[in-house]
Amino acid sequence: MMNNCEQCVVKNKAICSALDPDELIAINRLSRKVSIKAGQALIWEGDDSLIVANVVEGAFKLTSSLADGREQIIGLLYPSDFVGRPFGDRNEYTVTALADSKVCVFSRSDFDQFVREHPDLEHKLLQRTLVELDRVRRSMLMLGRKTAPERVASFLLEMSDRLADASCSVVGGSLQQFALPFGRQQVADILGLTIETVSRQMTQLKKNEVIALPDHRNVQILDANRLHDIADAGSS
Amino acid sequence: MMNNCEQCVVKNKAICSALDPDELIAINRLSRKVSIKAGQALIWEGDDSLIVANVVEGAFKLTSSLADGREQIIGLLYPSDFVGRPFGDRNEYTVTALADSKVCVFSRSDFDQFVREHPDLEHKLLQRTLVELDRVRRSMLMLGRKTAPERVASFLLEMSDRLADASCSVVGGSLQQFALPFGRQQVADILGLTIETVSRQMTQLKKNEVIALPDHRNVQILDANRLHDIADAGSS
DNA sequence: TTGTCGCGTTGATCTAGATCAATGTGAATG
DNA sequence: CATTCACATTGATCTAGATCAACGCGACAA
Repeated sequence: MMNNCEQCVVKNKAICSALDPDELIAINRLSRKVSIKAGQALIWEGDDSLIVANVVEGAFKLTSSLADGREQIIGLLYPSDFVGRPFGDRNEYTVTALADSKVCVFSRSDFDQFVREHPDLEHKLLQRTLVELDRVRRSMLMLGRKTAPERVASFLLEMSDRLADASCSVVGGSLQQFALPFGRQQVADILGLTIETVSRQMTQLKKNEVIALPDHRNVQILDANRLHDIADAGSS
Repeated sequence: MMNNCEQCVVKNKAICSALDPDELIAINRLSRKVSIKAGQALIWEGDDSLIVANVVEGAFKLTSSLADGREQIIGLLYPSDFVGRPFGDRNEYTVTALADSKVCVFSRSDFDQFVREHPDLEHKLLQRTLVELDRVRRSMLMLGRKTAPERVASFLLEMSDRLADASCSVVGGSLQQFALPFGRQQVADILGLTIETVSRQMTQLKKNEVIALPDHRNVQILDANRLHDIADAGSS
């Protein structure tokens, strides 16, 4: 199962971009490309940390659950994102594909060693981890202190930042359209709400003409300023 | 203002432990020891990231706030912990001393450069950041999905892990005592609850003889198993 | 065309936790 | 030892969001 970093679609965005051609060949030998079907798990909460990976294609959710099934999504991963827990022996959360996906997998021990031998790669990894930490801390403010309307508005804005479809957005205007890569239950699990509350908030925003919903997966932001106001103070 | 890493009380626990004597002398030149009074801020949310530091003594809270004053504590820092945002130009949160404290401060640009030249140091920093990320993600599950009794129980257990006073804990038994480094409002800001709810949950636990409260700051865990049960399922 | 299956929405009610309002309590001060 | 001030507790309500329960609706199969 030979794959080729040279041709990798994420080679310029993933942490591998820290490597020169020789090093790419070396890391190439440690990796294998794996396809994962939507709904399939790549890593399970509580398992030993045996693999790490780069997301090449698709999308993943990172979740943690309580004994009775309550679930919280604690992260989302897109192409070029890094998955797994290097330099640690336990995975503290489950990683599941949201769509049919491809990842570039390494054994954790191989990867750890390779990283220690390549400081530039380790630096990239550190930078990513720091960015992720900032993002996660922002979610803590949301989960701990924001109201339902504030949560939904913040969520839509963050999604539009990450997913804004260039072909549909009007440059200089506030019109933006994007497709959520998941259904209402997952949105609820990201926001720490129930599916019903998410649904009600969405229809409320639609009624107020802040957003339009061509269908359940697609969102069009009609009034980004308003959405920002709601996200930061809930002044509906 | 000469300080001396050789004599530093946290030199074996802080990231500096990655350095050999020569390197310690070098980093010594970049640092200065600063005292901070309880309640004083070291870093402000939104400010440019100009400094980073190691906590030498005391305790800090890391907070993020909404326009109307709602506040969420998104981290706690103790001696040997690292503070600030290296390799980034903006602080996303405020760092405030909870008690009179001492930190070992570096200019961020000096620190960034020094780290890049010392991969072992960068590795230590990465490890700390990964551990912190795991911890923060655990809080997300708590903030998004746990009930008030579950939150308070988890909090007390986490605190006993971090602060258990060896001189008061009975080896092999479940009796543990520790002093919270902050008041009820701060506990509420950690748990995403109100001060009243925290208070009610604490007295409930006291009534059920799961904990004892010698005074407002001190907690004694009488039945750790029970506390674990409550933390994971709220089966009160 | 008629199920039916998986979602999402909508409505009616319930409740955990917030809010509002006193009432302790203990350490510091004159 | 009274006074005050900053917290913490306790009690009485209120409400945002959960829960319970239909209902809608498009996709897909028979």
